[in-house]
Amino acid sequence: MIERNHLEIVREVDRCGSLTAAADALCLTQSALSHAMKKLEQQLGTAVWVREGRKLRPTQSGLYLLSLANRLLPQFEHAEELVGQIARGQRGSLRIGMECHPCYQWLLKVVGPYLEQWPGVDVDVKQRFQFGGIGALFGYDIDVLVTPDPLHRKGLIYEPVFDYEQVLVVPSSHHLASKPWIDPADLENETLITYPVDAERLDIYTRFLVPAHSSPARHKSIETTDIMLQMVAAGRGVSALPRWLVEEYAHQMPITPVRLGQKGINKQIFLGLRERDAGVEYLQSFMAMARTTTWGLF
Amino acid sequence: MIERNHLEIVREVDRCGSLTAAADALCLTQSALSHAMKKLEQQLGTAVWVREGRKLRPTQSGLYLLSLANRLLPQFEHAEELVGQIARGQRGSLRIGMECHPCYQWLLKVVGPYLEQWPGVDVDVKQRFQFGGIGALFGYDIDVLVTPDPLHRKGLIYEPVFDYEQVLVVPSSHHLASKPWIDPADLENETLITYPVDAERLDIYTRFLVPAHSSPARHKSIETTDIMLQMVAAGRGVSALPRWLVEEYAHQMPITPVRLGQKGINKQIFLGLRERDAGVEYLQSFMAMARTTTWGLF
DNA sequence: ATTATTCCATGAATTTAATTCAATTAGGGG
DNA sequence: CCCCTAATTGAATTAAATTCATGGAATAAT
Repeated sequence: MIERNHLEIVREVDRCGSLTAAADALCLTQSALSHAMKKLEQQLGTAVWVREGRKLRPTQSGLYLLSLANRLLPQFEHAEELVGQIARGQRGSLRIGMECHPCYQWLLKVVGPYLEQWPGVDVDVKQRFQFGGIGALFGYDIDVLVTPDPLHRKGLIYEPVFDYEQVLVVPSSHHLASKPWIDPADLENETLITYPVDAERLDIYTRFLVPAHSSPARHKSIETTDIMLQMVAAGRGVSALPRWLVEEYAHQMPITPVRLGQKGINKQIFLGLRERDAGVEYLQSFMAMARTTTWGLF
Repeated sequence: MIERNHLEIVREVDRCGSLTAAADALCLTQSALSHAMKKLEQQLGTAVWVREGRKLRPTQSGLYLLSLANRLLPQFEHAEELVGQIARGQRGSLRIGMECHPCYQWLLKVVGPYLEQWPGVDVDVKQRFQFGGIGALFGYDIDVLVTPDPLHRKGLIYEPVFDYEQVLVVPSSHHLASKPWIDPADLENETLITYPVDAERLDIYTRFLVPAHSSPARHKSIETTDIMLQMVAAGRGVSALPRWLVEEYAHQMPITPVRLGQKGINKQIFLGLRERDAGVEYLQSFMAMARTTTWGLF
């Protein structure tokens, strides 16, 4: 009943002082405004202006509509501006899903500069998914998935962002620390510390222990990387983590990375996203920054 | 560009879960909504929903529009409700102009019950006018004028609300206090205290002293009634006020009313308003309450 | 599998609304 | 008193919204 254009008219008449001037400002004829407001007045059952000579004096209703216009119209205009930014990919929310625990450390390095470059984008990180990372992607719980396993599905796109070597972390004083590489059998007397996920998602099992039909003496799971490494440094176990991550911490604590097997476990991290979102600018930018930030890292 | 009906659609689709159901709720066809939103999406340059199977999932733009709708639509609805009340005369602002200083005391008695009966009406009182009370009425600075001088002009209506006698107030111990009435000459040794307005607007001059070519020994002006009466009670002068007002204060302080001249000065107070507003319910009601409140007063 | 069913999109036809045009009234200034 | 400007009004026109009829695609039912 009260439409946006009515508010525009009321505001413009107040600004310009006359219907004619307001009509010019709105690129309409004066007659159009007159008709439009007459109709509104009939619907409301009250005049918006009293005609005094050739001046329009706002009635109480008119004054109220004017205040409404000054309150609501800016919100419409702001909304259009904002939606325009969303449309151009300059604004939005970037929910990042992580299927790779240690990658969190890497992510922190990417997010900082990214937030600076994209002030209109809100970043959030999720690490637990009811139906797996891919389910979260399809379910629009996340927008980007950081994963070592690019399970291809129709409608999804993956892009590799960096390679790294998964190594064993041992205390510097440990007898394995000096070996050029270790065998599966070397772990049979050790305590293995991992993140609390299924063994089939841990490369140390799937690509190292299981093929050799070997297994560690004990197995502990710890949520956070920092504590995990503190435990290793304290000689309470060994763990498998990316080499770059271990090297970063090696400055602060007595830990040493050792190659897993003669050739090492080489891994690749991928970013996955919905095909539909491939054109979104701030997502593309995130992919790009993820790659370039990584260049200098290893 | 973003119109009210777009917001209605977005909100209703969110409520109902589908275009079809929303169309029913809005008494439109599903096709109408589809066309309307398609056009909006083209203008915005972004989808509002992504079509997944036969479900509509709101995009980021869609979610934003939904929040906008939930914010703005209630304001539209509230505005219509409010303007409806204004149209029915149930709401508005009642600005009362006073051209009769002591009437302020009377007005306070009227306003209290009035505010209770008309919770939608805001009352304000103005006592100073650049172009006189009538100018203020014509200039929409006030809506009602309380005045003893009903200057008739085209477009204005006056209605008498009460009669009263203007009397001289003297200290109870004053030698004039015991006279049945006083002559103009009696004031020639007195200090006369009045409100700070032109003498031609003071009845004690125009209807009492001037016709008798008399004048008081001194003249002081004081803004407020209370102080004025305190001064009189303290023997610092005499003043002219409505009898009812004096009688009211006589309980608290040693003052006495005395008739001015043998016949007394009898006055009438009128309420004036614009002819155009004569039909406004809350104004009519104010006139009515002004009369009835007054009945019990004298 | 096959068939209904449901929901949305689309294009053309239609209805409704908005806008303009042209004529009229009326106030304010010279 | 006349002219200029501003608003109203009704009819004509233009534009927009809505419906109708149809088709496609996904889900549910048989």
